[in-house]
Amino acid sequence: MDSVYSDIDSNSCDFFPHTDDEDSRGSSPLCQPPEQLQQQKKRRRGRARSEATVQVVKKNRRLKANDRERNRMHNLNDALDALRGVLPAFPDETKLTKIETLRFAHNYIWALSETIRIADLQAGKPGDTPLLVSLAEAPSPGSDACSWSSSGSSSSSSPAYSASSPGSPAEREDYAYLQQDALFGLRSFVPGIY
DNA sequence: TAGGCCATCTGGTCCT
DNA sequence: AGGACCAGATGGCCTA
Repeated sequence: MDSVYSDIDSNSCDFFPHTDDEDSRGSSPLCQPPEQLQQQKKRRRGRARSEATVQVVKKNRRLKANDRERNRMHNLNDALDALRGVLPAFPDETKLTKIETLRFAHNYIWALSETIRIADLQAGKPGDTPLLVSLAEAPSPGSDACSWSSSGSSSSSSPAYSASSPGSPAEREDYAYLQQDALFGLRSFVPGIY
């Protein structure tokens, strides 16, 4: 707001570089021919209008930007809702917050990968199950360039957020629950694996 | 009532 | 130039 007005103020200096005093000082109206005076008045009116126009244009631009930003955030929230939709629901059915959704999704993916890896080891024939192998060898959440803290690139490294989010989110991210649900999810989406 | 979460506004920066 | 993205500020709502 302030800057907008300050912009306008600074612009207005360009629009009105001279005060009436300056006008009368530099070249007295009495010394100017009437046509020149009228032209000057026209010019001044034109400038005044353009200042108002600039304000309106800036305001409209701001409103449009606000609208775009609102839509952008709505899209982001829609994506988060979609993510909540594919995550296992909790018995209490309390809606996950944004940060909880992201952390839970991170841990859930890790648990799924871990489950696949373990199942693959138990199967003992990695060559026969390229899907499982490729999934199991996928980098763990902590091994990429993201901020997840992890000691190594092994897919068995536990997600850092399990320990770093105290309170109810931690309970929600209980590893056993995730493992159990990961198994359920695998059975649902990859039938015939078990 | 304090604290957490959220939506919105806003200005700055980068990209096309 | 205009749009996308981002982060800070602000105010409202809800809960312990």
